[in-house]
Amino acid sequence: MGTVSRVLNGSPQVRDETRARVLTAIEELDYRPNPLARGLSLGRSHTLGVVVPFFTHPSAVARLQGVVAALDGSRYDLVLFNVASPAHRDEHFAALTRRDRADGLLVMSLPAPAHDLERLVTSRVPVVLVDAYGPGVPCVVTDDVSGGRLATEHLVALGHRRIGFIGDDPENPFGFVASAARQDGCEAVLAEHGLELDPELVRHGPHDREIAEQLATELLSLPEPPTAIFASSDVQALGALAAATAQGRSVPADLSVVGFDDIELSSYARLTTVRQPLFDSGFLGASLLLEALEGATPPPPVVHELPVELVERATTGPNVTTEQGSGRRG
Amino acid sequence: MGTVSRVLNGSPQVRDETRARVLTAIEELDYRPNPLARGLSLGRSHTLGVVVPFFTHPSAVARLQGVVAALDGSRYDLVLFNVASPAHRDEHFAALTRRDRADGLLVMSLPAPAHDLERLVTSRVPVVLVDAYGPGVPCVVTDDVSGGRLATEHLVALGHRRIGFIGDDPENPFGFVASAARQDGCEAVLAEHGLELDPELVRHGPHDREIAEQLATELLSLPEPPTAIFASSDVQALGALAAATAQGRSVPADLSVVGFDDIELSSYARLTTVRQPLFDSGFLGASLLLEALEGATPPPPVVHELPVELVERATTGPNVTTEQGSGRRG
DNA sequence: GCAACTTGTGGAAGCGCTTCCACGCTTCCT
DNA sequence: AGGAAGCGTGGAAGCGCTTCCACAAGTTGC
Repeated sequence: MGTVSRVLNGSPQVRDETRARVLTAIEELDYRPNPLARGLSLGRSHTLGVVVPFFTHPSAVARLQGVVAALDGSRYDLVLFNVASPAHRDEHFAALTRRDRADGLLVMSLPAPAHDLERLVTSRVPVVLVDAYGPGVPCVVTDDVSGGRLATEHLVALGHRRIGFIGDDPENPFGFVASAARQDGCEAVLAEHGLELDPELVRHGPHDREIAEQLATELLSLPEPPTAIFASSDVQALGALAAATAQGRSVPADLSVVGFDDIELSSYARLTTVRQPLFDSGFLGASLLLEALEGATPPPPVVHELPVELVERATTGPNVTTEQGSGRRG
Repeated sequence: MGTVSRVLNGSPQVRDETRARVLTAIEELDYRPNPLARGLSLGRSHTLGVVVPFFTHPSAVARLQGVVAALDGSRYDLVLFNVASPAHRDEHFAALTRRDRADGLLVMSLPAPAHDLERLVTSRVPVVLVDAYGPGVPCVVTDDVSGGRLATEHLVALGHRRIGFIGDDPENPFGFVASAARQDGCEAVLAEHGLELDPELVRHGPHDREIAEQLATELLSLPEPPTAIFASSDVQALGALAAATAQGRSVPADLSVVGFDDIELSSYARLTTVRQPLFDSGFLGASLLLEALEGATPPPPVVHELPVELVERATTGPNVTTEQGSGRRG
């Protein structure tokens, strides 16, 4: 058994003839090592855990595809942990914050509680965050503030002054902050143009298309409706688009809409949006994790920022309304 | 250790007081059993393998979400095996056709080689096929022939006589047969109306949007182009739609398009399509597998057929062209 | 009040690997 | 030719669980 193991693991301490004998025996018996036994003995499971809100965020799917691609040639299996609620999340973290469950952990689109992060670091479980920040661990993120700026600058350049914002609830149960950052970027640009985000034009709600549609309907029903809406995600932008259609407004003539993410749907909807490299974020995150696992050294807690880019499609256009808005011309 | 194990596994052979003592000790030490050791001892890994062409088919993502949902409350982890090529597939099967790698296997949207299926059955690894047929194993499928009929009947009822078909290559490397079955349904309905599928109007190619767009362009460039196109998947239908747009044809006035699947994209594209319950198929497949695992009896090789349904949206309309086509009026 | 049970507990074996250790064989130096 | 050194191999321990077995204690029946 010892020799067989040496052959399988490519130890040089084996005579060529013996190696050949073992290999033919393996072939004949169609022998395959039991990965569980191997893992138990080695103290590692050759498994990578991915914690991801697989349902709630369509962008998570695109990131996950990047992860899968990165893991492809590696000898690690991907174990998928879906998170549908914070309780769910905590359950998974409780199970995963030990080295014996997964060799490494990738947390996607989900702010991990600091407490769990600490446990992971002390348990020496390498962890990488994708689309989330966490102290002491490497993160792959996009600059949401810049993205918010990009979208807003585009709208302002088109002459829009009265801009609405639809985003996630700042008090959302998972503690997502991307939406708030995008709003910050939006407000910063407006301020630079001597404008401000009218609080009445800001609506928050759970990350959901129908809810966004409802929020957009509210905005459009205002006495002084916005001429443009910046939604903090494509999902929400699509909801806004649906609201406009339902109200008989044509886009972009009556209303401009910008989203964020550039999910696959968006190119069909011809949605102008801020693209973030979703696939690449998953790919990079998984690669960092693999690197840390190979090197047996904890991954350096670097924040990798991926570029954002405005993708101009058909849902934004010049402001042709005659309103003077609430702000002065920049 | 023996007693601790009994407590953890809920054996009744433990005095209440002892149980309490063990439980407080567990709490104090923050003890968690090592799943690898447990698996090795028990001979099972508490893991479900899902083999799926995660990239190539967007419908696979929807099915996968059903699987994840079904597994949610269970004590099984989901290990994702992405398949990008037949070699990939064989590699995974070679590894997975043993009980020690995964307790059960779900194969999605992928005809499994009969040889591998046999090995799985003899290795007593429960396996369920979703969106694929295989001898001797349970399958969750949709009736593709009926679906093809549905789509075609719709077009015929709208007065279309010259109908084009875009589908997968019958010789595709994975051996997908759904597309061919849909084509069969199409041809059957046409025959019933005294029509036939003009071989010139049938185009096959790899399952890809760009390629479908090109095939559709070919069809539309014909001297006698079709007035309607039935694409064997939404992905391909969307390609056809793009081709029509590129050629300046308006849909459905100049061309009707029907797809198949009803992926999320399709509602945005306002695509008329044949809906198959993607999420449900994954859910059912995973449920069957779990049942078989609990019962420790191999899953009965039943074919579960899920219903298809025509979803009429905005890409199909009455045939208003004046052509007399190649067939007679039904 | 002692045999024959029942109930609960600790200890040991075993799951299938890896790895360390010890031993036998070869080789080379003296 | 005899001993030191080195290479290759088989055997055993150990990874952390489960489960079987044996045994101590508590319970019933005569």
